[in-house]
Amino acid sequence: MHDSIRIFQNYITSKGLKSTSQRFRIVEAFLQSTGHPSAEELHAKVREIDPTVGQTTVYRTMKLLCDSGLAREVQFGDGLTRYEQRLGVEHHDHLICEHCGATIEVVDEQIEKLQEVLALRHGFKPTRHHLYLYGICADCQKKLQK
Amino acid sequence: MHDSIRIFQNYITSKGLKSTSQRFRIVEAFLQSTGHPSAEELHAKVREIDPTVGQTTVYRTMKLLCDSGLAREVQFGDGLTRYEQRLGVEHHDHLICEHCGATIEVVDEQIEKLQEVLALRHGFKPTRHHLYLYGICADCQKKLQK
DNA sequence: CTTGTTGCAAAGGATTTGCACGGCT
DNA sequence: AGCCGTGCAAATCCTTTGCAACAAG
Repeated sequence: MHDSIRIFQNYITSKGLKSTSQRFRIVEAFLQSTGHPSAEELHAKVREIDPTVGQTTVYRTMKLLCDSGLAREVQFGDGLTRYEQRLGVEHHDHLICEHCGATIEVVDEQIEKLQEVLALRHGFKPTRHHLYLYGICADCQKKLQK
Repeated sequence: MHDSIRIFQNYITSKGLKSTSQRFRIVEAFLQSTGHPSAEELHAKVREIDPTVGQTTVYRTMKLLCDSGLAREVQFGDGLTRYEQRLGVEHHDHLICEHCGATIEVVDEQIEKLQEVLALRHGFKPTRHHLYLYGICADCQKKLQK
């Protein structure tokens, strides 16, 4: 986590940008988040500490975080852009419960490899991918049986 | 294609809805599309035949088409909701060129199986999934070398 | 001091909704 | 006739942009 802040600091400096309290509050809120916060969720979290921070700044800062390589945008299909940490977090895919919305992060090395092969077979130089697996989670299956 | 129209007709009737020229024009435009048209692209296509059809009706009809099982929403991350045919088209995933935006539809049975196993291993009852593979297509790789 | 940053409000783009009119059944 | 469907405009929702005041280097 300290690493992340240092990287952000470096990024800011190297681009000739400025270190502001807002930026660090937002980055901190993001780093403390576990799941996939939306811009609005981050805004709410930051406002608890500094109620003057505007939504706009959250958007702008998250863009910087993505550029710096610390964050990544993900879309689960609920119409919101969500963010997830990228550093120190191995790549993973998402299992999403269609009933309660819970998401689990998963990886399967074999699938990863096959995806790369598949892209190459079509002449593509693979850069990244998103795999969203939708289903009904164990809990919801039980609830639905009742 | 006739099948599709019949299914749509059945759906409409079974729900006590009405058969209108607009709906059929939109469904036809959608069925004739090859790729992944957005609501706006479909609207433009329909307007060539009947310029009075409104954008709103396109949205509403596409929702019906999704409910009827003939269409499905997909999102490539360009901010637009796109639609693809669901009937008579085996399931497939998407290879998307990050440079020119071209999309190729692909399937790999082995990956499909593994995905199912992965979901089950986490207690999920799998329903569907989306796999988006991003990369640089063969053409763009050549162009970028120059 | 110079330049980047902020919050607000306004603008934007995509999609939805309210409503009176018109068209199926 | 009754009710659904339509187009339009207005309303939403999320995100971006313009701008004047402000703060970091």
